[in-house]
Amino acid sequence: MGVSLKDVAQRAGVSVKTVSNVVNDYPHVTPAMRARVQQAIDELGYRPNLTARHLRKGRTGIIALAVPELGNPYFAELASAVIDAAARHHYTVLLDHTAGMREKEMLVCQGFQTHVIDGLILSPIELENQDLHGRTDTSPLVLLGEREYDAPYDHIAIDNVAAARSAVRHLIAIGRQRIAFLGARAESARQPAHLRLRGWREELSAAGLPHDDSLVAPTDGYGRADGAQAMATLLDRGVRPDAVFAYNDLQAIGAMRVLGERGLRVPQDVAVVGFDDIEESRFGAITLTTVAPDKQAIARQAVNCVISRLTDSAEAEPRRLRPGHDLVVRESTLGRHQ
Amino acid sequence: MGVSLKDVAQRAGVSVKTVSNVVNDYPHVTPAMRARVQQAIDELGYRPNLTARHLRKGRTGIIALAVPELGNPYFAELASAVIDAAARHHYTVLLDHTAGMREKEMLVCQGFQTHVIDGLILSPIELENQDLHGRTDTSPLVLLGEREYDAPYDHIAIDNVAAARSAVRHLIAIGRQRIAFLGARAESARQPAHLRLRGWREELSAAGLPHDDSLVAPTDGYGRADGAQAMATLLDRGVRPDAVFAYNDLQAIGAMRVLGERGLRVPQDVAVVGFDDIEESRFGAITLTTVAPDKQAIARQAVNCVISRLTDSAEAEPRRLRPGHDLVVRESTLGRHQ
DNA sequence: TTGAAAGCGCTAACAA
DNA sequence: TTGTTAGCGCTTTCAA
Repeated sequence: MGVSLKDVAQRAGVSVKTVSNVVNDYPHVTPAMRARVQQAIDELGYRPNLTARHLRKGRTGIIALAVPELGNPYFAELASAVIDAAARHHYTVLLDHTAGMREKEMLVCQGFQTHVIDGLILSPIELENQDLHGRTDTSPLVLLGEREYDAPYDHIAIDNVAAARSAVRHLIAIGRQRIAFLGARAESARQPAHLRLRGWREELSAAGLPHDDSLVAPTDGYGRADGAQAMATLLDRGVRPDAVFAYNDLQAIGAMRVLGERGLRVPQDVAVVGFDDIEESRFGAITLTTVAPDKQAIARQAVNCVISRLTDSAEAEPRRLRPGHDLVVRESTLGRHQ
Repeated sequence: MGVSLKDVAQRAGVSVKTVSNVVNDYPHVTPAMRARVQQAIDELGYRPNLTARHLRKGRTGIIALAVPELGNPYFAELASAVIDAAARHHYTVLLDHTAGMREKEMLVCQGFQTHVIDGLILSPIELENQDLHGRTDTSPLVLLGEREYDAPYDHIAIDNVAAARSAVRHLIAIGRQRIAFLGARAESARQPAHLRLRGWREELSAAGLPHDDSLVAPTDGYGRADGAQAMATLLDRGVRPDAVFAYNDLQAIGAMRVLGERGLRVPQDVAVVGFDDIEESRFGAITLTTVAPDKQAIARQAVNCVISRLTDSAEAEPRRLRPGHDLVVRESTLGRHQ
């Protein structure tokens, strides 16, 4: 094994406690003693064994983040922000992905890596209420995203309905009337996209436009290919929208690809709005108008929630936080030269 | 604290060892005993404390992966593959990013989270040879990517020179003569892109074409904006290539955006080839021809390297593995209808 | 200000 | 087949 506290103590001719004091910057250590111990530490190349420390303290300083898919830039960017936010509090992040599968989501929230993670931030897709109620693990759990649960856990999500409405409002403002919604979930009993779909419906109603269900295109997944396929299906059915509001940027990008293949111009023939504001949306041949959730805020709030549950003795009520969002208008609705 | 082995033992009226045996599926336990212990476990809701197990065993089953930037889809996709590869061996991945900063890279490879990570997979950018030689941490380290070091560590990278040459060869084969290289590093003494740049040079020479240094455009970073800026700079200087080979897909995508803004058609006026084969490259208005490294193989080999160093007693020679790569030809060189 | 000793929860050697 | 016991390396009372 490696060098332990005891080895250092022996070398310096002091007790283990003294070495521990030095390592932990305990204030009441004479400079001379500190120097002597430090020398022994350096000579031996001592590194504290954090596993032992964790066992003793009952805390590891590691929090887990579970997202559906790291290949989705939204989650990659979010993960990046969470890692940074956690680092600012001296926490480390253990990252996992669930592929949006209920099984995996349950596994993760049931406390994988027992006692090695202090808390969990989970962005669920298929998880059900009952799965959450069955949770026995006692470490803090923070939920992220559009799904709503009535379980006593902190939940962080932007106002999806309002955000979706702002997107649709923008499309109406530029004169669009037949606005398709891409990305309703095809075969899921629950509807993960329900809030954005509701926003679409509400804003159309508010504008006195019908919400024609033939304009709602289901998808199986949340990727570019799913958006492309949904768009193609819609067009193949003879539906001809003058705008598309997609569940997320990836689907919007897939849809734009298909529109291009079919000779339809964006935005002249069909305007497109996405959701997430991933960096990719700022650099395509046609940049994408999109709803931009404040990812930094989401990450920060999520980490803060976990840490405050860990730190504050008071078991407060579950919190419901709403980070901000913005509509970022780009070429896919306004065209290149505006 | 939570429920411990001792509590379960007490409840079941047996010794801790017996409970431990049951928890660890030790074979020589009578079914009756197993049932009795299992019942106590269930009643108490016992979950083993992995931290304690880790301390005792000297292993945690956690390996760290440090990449420059999770916002770069190549690394996000790679991380995803590593997490899966690790999971297949019952390892968990702790993900960190270095922002390509030498300081952070040094910190990471100097053994952050001492004794809580069993090994490290690092994709360095600025790290220097001497940093590696100064490494005192004894846990296995596996290096990823283009940078070359003469330090005794496993290194996994595709044949960057050959891959770059295949890209340039393709451009020459479709009749291009003035092929720019995007993404040489501007102010770095070391040249992280040196192998791909060398491939560019070698293939041009082999074809009897001059390698005009005015066709080499430096960038500061590795993102879309950097590619866009480099392309713009090139065009502003009056340089007019008929093809661009970019260090990576992101830069290629940024370059294509600028070409479009300037009214240059891809591929008719300027053909573009990238490197990485990120998913984004398959869905743009103009899909991107690119070098596709075998990410699955890279991930698999990296995880295998770490684990075999952990497992096999024999301290073998440092390995140099070369996963495969492919040139994926798409619209940015052949056009839409081919 | 420093030392001695107990114990975090687990595994593994040894005993029974 | 099951029980006893000694640590893994650290922090932390309590005493000196």
